[in-house]
Amino acid sequence: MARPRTFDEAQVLRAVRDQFWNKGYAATSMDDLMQATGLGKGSLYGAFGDKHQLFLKVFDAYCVNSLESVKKTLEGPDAGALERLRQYMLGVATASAAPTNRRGCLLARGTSELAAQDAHVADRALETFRGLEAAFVRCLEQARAHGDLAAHADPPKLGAMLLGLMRGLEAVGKAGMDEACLRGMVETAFEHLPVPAKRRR
Amino acid sequence: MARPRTFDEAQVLRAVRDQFWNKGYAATSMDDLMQATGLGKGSLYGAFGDKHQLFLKVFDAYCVNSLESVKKTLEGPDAGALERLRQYMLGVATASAAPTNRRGCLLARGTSELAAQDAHVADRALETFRGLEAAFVRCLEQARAHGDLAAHADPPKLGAMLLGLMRGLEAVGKAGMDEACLRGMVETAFEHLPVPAKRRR
DNA sequence: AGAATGGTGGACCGGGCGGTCAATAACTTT
DNA sequence: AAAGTTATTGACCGCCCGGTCCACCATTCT
Repeated sequence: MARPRTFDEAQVLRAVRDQFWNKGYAATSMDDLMQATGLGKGSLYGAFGDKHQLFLKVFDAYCVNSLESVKKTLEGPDAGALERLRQYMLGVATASAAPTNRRGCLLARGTSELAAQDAHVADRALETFRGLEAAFVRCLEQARAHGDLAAHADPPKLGAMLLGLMRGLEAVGKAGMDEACLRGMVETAFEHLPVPAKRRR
Repeated sequence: MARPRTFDEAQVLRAVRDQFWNKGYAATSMDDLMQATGLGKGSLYGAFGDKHQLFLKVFDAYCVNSLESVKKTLEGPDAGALERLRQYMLGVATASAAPTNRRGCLLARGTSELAAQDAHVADRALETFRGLEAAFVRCLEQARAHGDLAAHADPPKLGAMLLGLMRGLEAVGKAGMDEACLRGMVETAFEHLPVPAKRRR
């Protein structure tokens, strides 16, 4: 009954996301977005609304995808739970330090730039952090059940602490701190987790 | 031999800093800075150069002041070193969560927004992080010497880890996470520091 | 007093900003 | 094939951006 769209919405949103990711919100112009997507201004406005709505859309999607991906990564049997979590965080350390990945994390960048002024961004970010925390806690509970963590360990507290550390990796990584340091932080944190009494060295 | 300046340079730089601090670099216009400082454009350009130089100036000053202030806070006898560090980090947690302090930390904001494109910002940020880390390590060494930390504890590693956590506090605080959570992260980290054998419970 | 020096304020500039709109194209329905 | 509907394009809008420039002013030196 009408002319169909000639672009792939998901693909366009990916291009928009990358643009915001690379340059930040305020520093990205609509012309940048036009060039990145190959679409005219009218199409962008018609399909997604203004710049701010466009940002919210890709920001939300980024948060949902990140969280889902982490959940999937950490999913698995009790046996390897602690090691999965450790490997995941080491991966974050490496990614945060990689000079190729200098853009950092869109969640961090968007929160830093907009959360103070935009409640939607703050809410979504907090929700995502809570989700990550919950995934960490689940992993730690599995680890405790399997005996990789002391019975007296407190997964909720440890999970929150590891979440804090993880966001810190991202922050110091953006300043250019080297990979060895970032991975060292993770390893130090894990070395100090409470070990079951039987295995205490 | 010429007309003297009618403004206090330090005061002007403070106003400029607050503006960048509140709105971010890209979102702050020269008009904002004129209004914040009360100076005309000519004076600003004549005294400090363009917007970017102005930012670098206040960013550098912020880094130097922050670092110095932390060093002074953590300074003291071996006896209370660990507690001083703990209290300092709890203070960061509280400050990061305070809704009044929604602007966060200029070092974090500036790094997040500009470090990827501006080597000067990245360098200065990294230098500051290293300085903070060193101050933490010094505190931990004092604590170990005094017997508040196990002899086998590794201050450099622990200091790096605590730095990571501290930057994470700032990051999750900006999303609006509550004070109790942030303080809990710090307390959890400190509860898991290696305690001297004599005092192990 | 007058010249020299440098600070001050604001008019001014070209360009890029976010956003609108009307003409046109591509499709479905009747 | 005609009518109806929506996507697309890019010209266009007013505004504000960062930055320049210059007329004017306050001070000091001679």
